[in-house]
Amino acid sequence: MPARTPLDANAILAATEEILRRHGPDKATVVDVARALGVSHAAVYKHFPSKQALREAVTRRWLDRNRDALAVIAADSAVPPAQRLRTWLHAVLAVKQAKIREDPELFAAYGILAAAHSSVATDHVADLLGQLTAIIADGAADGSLRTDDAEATARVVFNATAKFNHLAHAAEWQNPGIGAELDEVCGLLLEGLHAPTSP
Amino acid sequence: MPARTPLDANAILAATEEILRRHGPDKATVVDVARALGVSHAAVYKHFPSKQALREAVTRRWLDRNRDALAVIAADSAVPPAQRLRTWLHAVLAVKQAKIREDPELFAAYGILAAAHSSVATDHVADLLGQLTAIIADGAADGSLRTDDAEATARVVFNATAKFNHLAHAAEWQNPGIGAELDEVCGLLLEGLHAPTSP
DNA sequence: CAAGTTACAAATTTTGACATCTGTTACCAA
DNA sequence: TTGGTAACAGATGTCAAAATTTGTAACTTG
Repeated sequence: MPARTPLDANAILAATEEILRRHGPDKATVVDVARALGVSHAAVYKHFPSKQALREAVTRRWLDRNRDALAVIAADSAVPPAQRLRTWLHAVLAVKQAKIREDPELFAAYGILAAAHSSVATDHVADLLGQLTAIIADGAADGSLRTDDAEATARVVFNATAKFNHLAHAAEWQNPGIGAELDEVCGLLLEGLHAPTSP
Repeated sequence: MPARTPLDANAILAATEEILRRHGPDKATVVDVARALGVSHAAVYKHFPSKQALREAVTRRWLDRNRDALAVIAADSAVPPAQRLRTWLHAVLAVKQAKIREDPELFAAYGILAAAHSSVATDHVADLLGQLTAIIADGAADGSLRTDDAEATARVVFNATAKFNHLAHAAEWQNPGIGAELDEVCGLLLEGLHAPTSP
């Protein structure tokens, strides 16, 4: 007997996201997902090769939504690049803080994937680095930010703000002073990026 | 029957460190420590109020050795403060990399303590921040580093180099490019600290 | 009384039988 | 052939009983 709805990858992803939110990443089995969809778990395996792949797909979809929200800020040419850089870095933090509050289970699932060295995590970092590179390139173009290589500089800025974007620090993001700390780091980095060509 | 050696706090710490190295942090019980010393486990409790306190004492001793090694670099007034800052930050990373390689079990024990919000971890960070503050204050004194408040600036630099000093990133320290990344971050931070008084 | 012991309750960890889950294969229906 | 099921082996997770560990107290000895 076929399922009421024809069961496509998207329906599976939506159901998985729901289960994940409700049960948490540990207790979200593919049997549960299948049950929620009214099919046998083997049916799910027709669409995703493994539980890992399913989890990655869900997480990727969720991260892509974040990426798109941040891209709007990164591409806002109405804001001067230096200030845009600062705003964007704050937004990266704010988006993750919000996700921890709203979808702690999904956030935990992302943490597990990142720890497992999934390509989802590295791709996400690559996306963010791309946006950062674009901001810095804009700054280089209008002379407001000094850099030889926007991409290399983006990596440096990203590394220097690891405390505010790397999952490993998620626990510290609840600390009330965290925004001020990021602001101070931004300040020092922007001093460095503004500086007239070295001594 | 008294133990051969009179059993002082130091002997217990040494034995615990040995057990910790051999068995790892999870399987290092105070019964094991007592057995290694040829006494009953109750004897150990005469010297340390709890297992937690014993572990903290071991870890503190180990961290203090690191702190002292770094203090030598921080206080080396023969090296100009800017370069000293760079060298010191590299040393912080190098010391931890070496410990991971040599004493992975002890390093893991420190990680557990840090996660448990033990004062050992926060004290260690305070020690490091003190050394960093001293370097920056030296730079402010001889005019080579620009800062209003050496302590605040030290915090900013420490936050900006979290990827290279915070335990949460220990896994990334095996990456071969990590030293170069730190160097790049140092470069940008020093640009910021060198910059002539703002705009 | 200083430094240790034995003995013990409560908390924690380990163990092992049992249940569930993952991923595969053979099969069925439109 | 597409889209599903049922049945299965092996891996993984669960749960309660058993063993160990933590921490305390009353006791021993020089």
